[in-house]
Amino acid sequence: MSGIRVRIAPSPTGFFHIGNAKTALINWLFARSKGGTFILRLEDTDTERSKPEYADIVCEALKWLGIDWDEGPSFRDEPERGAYGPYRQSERKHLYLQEANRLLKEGKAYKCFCSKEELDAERERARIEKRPPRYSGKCRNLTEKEIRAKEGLPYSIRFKVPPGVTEIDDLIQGKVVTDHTEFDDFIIVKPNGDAVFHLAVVVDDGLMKITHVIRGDDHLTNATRHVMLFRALGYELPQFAHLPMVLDEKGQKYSKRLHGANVLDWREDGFLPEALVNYLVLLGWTPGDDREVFSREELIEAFTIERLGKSPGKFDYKRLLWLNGQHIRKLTAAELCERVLPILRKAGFDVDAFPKEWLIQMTAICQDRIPTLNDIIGYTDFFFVEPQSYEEKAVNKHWRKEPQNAVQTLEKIRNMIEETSDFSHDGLKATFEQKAAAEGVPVAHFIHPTRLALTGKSVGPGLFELAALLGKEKCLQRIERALAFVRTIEETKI
RNA sequence: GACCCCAUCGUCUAGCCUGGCCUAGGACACCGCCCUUUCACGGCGGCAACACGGGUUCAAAUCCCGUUGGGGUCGCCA
Repeated sequence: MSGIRVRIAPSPTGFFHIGNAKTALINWLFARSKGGTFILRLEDTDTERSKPEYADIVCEALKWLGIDWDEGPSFRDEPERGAYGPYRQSERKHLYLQEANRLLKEGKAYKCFCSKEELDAERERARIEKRPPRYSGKCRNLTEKEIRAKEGLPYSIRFKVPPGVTEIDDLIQGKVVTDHTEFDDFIIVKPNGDAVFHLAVVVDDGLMKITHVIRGDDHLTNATRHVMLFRALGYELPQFAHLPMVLDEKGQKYSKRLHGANVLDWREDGFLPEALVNYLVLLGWTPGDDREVFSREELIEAFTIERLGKSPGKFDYKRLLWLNGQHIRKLTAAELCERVLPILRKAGFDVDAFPKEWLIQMTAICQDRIPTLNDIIGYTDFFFVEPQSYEEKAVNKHWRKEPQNAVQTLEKIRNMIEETSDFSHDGLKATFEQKAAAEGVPVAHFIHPTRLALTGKSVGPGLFELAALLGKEKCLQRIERALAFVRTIEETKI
């Protein structure tokens, strides 16, 4: 362990956003590449929006991505781990209050008795008059007597912003200087006793000895508030690194409503977690050479925080799709098979009726063709169920034009299949090629109708490997079915 | 509105800090060709960018200023 401590602090509000995933990933890579500690902390201070069961989704998404944490809350049957817990903010309320009271006692914060209505009205007035919406500071200098007079009334606690400027040396954004006059005295504890985000993060980061705060640059302005709080609380200041955000394909903030905003959407869609991870890290980071396809291990090896870019990136689905294909091809056929079986089962196919070795071969003949795991269904469904219909366009092309010839061709195909004793890719190929040569026609003349008869489609895996896997008996049955079908065309035509 | 951040092909980016090697490199996408039994995969080639305007300099994508565009923050959300 290097002493480096980083964290990801999502709020459990129902799902895990793609932007959170990128932040988590960068933190994790930084920790793993430096021998540091990666911490998961759940920011569930907003009791109205956070639900305990949502935390599950966050953990689930992280697990799926392969981002494991060294310290963090309990998850299902895993106990909480780490020496700086608890790791749920809802369980740390006493710490926030303790620290807020310390600030109060030290005169670095004060009680504010202004009501929400009062403040809203004030803000509204500022908006109309085009003034910056700032708190007036009404309660900042209340006398002891005035405070005592308000005893019993609900109050919030505000941080007394000190005069001066704050300079942040951001690892990504560079030097950022902000004058404190840009800030009003912000609330750190709500009247109901809940800590506000700013207080909670700083207390947690301080107490958990976080050394590097790596998060989205939507927090860049907040960082100044946090530094002021760090100093007021007397904690050691961490280093900051503000990551550019992930935008949608139109360049807008990635809306939660958009498909794909939820990390788990990608699992549903048949994407490999290692592909998503690879894609996400490339959105703002390059190794400096031309490598683009990375395994998790290779990423840990190559990652450096210095090479992180500072401009935001638009999400590019086609590029992710390409990377997914690259990762699918990198797997062994057996590995790919394991990933694809649940999908086929879910589609209702009785895959377990087939031997493992056979299933692996079936996967292998699709491996170079499928962009996502889900595409396996369209490429292999005919292995499990007989074609329910024949693709209309292909029927027109191969059968309907000259049904009589089509019947003859299918009969020849039936005979070829029947006569093939070596029912393998090579054996079938030899038979087809010999016949085609003898007849003086291209092999395609036989291949296309065969594919249509066996699979019902015009696209799919290579015909000979597919037929070999299907087996002679099923092939013959399906040719017969096709023959019957074409004969009905012939009859209706006459 | 105030403050902050960002700005190279349609997209992700290399190059920028430490000006000349940049007639700006790679990848995705797109287009063409090759391979080929379909669809793919793979191979080869093509299209395509330094946001704009001023400086500084012998020389600027690279440094400085301004403009424009995009994003963020300004909550008793996180």
